[in-house]
Amino acid sequence: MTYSEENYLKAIYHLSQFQKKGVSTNAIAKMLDTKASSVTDMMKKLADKNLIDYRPYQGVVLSASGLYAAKMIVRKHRLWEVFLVEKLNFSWDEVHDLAEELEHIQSEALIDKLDAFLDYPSRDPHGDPIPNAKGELLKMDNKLLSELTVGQRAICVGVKDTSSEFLKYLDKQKIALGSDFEIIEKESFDDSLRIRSNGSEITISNKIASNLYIKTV
Amino acid sequence: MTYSEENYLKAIYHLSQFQKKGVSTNAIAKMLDTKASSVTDMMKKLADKNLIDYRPYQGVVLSASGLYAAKMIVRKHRLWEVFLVEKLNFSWDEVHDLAEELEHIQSEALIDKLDAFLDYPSRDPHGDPIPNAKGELLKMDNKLLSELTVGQRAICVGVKDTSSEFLKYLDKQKIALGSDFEIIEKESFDDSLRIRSNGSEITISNKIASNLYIKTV
DNA sequence: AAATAAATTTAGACAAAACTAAATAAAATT
DNA sequence: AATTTTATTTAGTTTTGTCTAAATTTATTT
Repeated sequence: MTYSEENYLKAIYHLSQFQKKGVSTNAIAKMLDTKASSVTDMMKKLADKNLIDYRPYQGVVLSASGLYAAKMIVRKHRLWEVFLVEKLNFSWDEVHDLAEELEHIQSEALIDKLDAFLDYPSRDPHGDPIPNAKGELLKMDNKLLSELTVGQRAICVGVKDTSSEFLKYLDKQKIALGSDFEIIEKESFDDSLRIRSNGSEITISNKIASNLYIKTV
Repeated sequence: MTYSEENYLKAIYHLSQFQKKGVSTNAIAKMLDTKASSVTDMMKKLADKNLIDYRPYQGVVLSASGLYAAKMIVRKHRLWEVFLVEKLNFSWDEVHDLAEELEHIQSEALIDKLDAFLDYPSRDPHGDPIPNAKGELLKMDNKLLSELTVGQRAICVGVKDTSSEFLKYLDKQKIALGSDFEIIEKESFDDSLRIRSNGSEITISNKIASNLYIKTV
């Protein structure tokens, strides 16, 4: 499997999470920053390899083998992210592009040994679940901080937006995985929140709160 | 720099060690298992980028920037080998092909952090020197076990042949980096050697002895 | 239901890196 | 020195993944 084929599979996998129907050509093109015609070409190739189920004009769905392959790429990506943060001391906003390269290294033995070296982590540095060698992964509730009401308490378990910009903002606000939140006040005008986070009170916009996954306590 | 360009640079670098003159097209083709015509094409490209000094029919020499680039690839290759052996518990005969892939990951920050994580090793698992971030590396004596005379003692500091076959043979004979040798007897008929290695006496062929780098004690 | 807009596919072209086959240069032999 | 052999380069082709522009299908309006 080529570098490019892997990127397409991964894109289809990620886009599939948000919708039940087939993934559209344009959605894939947008995610991979390429042209729709290039996507069509690749869909034919992936369909020939039975990695996807493709019907012209109707979008695309991963086959069983395509889904497994996609999960293995995600597994590699997230394990490398853990390695970069835990062992090499990169910060969580620096690892995405590097993992994007490392995920294409072809070796099951390597990734399984890396998994063991990292002590079989179940989540990456952004809280996303890491598929195991069989392709199984924790199902996330995906409950957002913005969905809570005044008085509720929760713990931060993940971030939806993993852009460097957002992650650096969180660092500045001392928000990290494991931080505990309590909703003090909700401003109905703009849905901004007054929260207690790790003991101190701060105000965050709805956009911020809509990108923080939490588990209620 | 592409994956392919890096492989050509590395091949030229390694072939340059054995000869003073320019490296021949055929030698590169043989090392990379490709055709001479493909090599010629790539030589033009590398020359355009000022990575090599190329004159048709006269062979090729690395430029200053080409030499540095080649050393950085070798640095990456050898640091990854150390990581695979020391941290992930691969054996020394399994790491070459994997490092061959990992060496192409593009990030100075990554390799410098990996270097620190490994505590700045000066040699890889086969005893080859690892260039530092500036491109400096230990110069090897390259003295072979086969060059010693009866009675001399030495320590194994490296292997010339790094094939899985040879390394597994050494494992079987309990020979590793750091093993101490003493020449007991030399058979003039076939130049085979009777040696004491780590306390026990064994017989090795000249071919074996010609692939073991040593430091006399 | 027809017309328009949007999404998608097809057709044809290009760059990178490889190849084969033919041409040319350098080296080795006679 | 002429001839043969070997090494190298050139010319033209292929594959992969991309592109643009045109054609076609599906969705949306009127």
